Amino acid sequence: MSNPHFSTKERILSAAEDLFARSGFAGASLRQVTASANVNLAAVNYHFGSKENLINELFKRRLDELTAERTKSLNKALATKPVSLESILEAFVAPALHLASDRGGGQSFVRLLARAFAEQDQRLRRFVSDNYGHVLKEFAKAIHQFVPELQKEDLYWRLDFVSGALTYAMSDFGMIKKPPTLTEEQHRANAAKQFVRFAAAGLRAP
Amino acid sequence: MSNPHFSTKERILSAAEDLFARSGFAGASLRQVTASANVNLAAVNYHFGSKENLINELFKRRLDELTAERTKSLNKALATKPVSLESILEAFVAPALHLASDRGGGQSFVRLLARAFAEQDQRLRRFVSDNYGHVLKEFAKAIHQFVPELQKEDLYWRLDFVSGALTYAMSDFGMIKKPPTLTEEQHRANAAKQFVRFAAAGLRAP
DNA sequence: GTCTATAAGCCGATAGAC
DNA sequence: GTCTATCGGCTTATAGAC
Repeated sequence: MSNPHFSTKERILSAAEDLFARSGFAGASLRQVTASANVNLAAVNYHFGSKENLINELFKRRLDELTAERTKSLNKALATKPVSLESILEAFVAPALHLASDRGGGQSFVRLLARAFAEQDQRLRRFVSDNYGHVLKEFAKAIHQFVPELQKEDLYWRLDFVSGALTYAMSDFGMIKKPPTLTEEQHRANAAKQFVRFAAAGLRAP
Repeated sequence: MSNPHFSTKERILSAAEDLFARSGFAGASLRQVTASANVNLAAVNYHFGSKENLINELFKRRLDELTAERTKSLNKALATKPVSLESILEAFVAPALHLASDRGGGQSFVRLLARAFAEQDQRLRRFVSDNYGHVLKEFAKAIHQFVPELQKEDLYWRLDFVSGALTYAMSDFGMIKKPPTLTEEQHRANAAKQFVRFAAAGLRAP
């Protein structure tokens, strides 16, 4: 959390990610954040202006990367024949799981994301919808092509269930214990496989 | 929130449920709670001892009822032939949806529950597991009988996804807009139908 | 049981020296 | 860019009158 090889700004971001994931935005104070980052209290306001803006930059940093990875991943899946419902779901979940198993803060971020969604934070929803909504729509469109018999309304219900299953499972990632015989990489691949199977079957429900 | 027909204690519980659901445990202060409940600030400590204990009693009140309803509901489903995977899932979700559509605070509580799980609150998880775990295990057992080919590990993954889909969808309940042509009751029945279909198909995935 | 008043402490934010 | 010191405001919790 206080690795001196990183800049003050980066140390603050990492410490904040970890503490906010653990205690929530209201629950973790800037004093705790700066102490954990081995940085002066005033540095937050100098580098970020306010607590609120620190939170925004924190989300931006990760979501920009996650969305870019998902776009790349979707295009690759659509270009690799045969395309299937499973390959699209895989393209959606793989970058998220990769982030979730990154010990360099990504793990905290995934929990933070689940938390922020549960908090129904309207500003964050707006932010996500404005900045990353188009990618989510591309996935929805691609998925719909493989369950064309679904009415729009049914599709939305099911996509909602799929998001919920993923968000929840990822924030819990690690609770379903990794057997010591599996590497981190294998465990992640297994999680993806389990999710894709479940979600594909749920989407295809009669 | 300040209905004078209810006791001070009940008014505090209702106001707290609503405010904690909206702003989180750390985000909502006892001052806001007591103001919303039209009650003196000191009343919280008089009736509950501390903020922490207020939160505990709040969960206990709802979860006792929800768990009792689920037990009743499961026994009824198991006694009504033919028993199916769908009827068991229905028995699990119906009491939760009933709570979620109760404007007398249940709606707030459901969102609070989603939030608390996302918060990974260890005390709460322990509390749930200690006090209501046996009912959840009964459901898991009943479900397993209808997908006997699943390995324990696969079953656990899928139950996790099912919980996630439900928790998340319920906290969002109302986001998938109720068409004005449907009554509250019809919308709830529709949500249950959508969920049961999705979850059953997901659990039966090859 | 309900009230006022207050204790004791943490909060975010900033002014200003270096 | 980093530091100390501090402001004004909010927090939970409690003591004690009614």
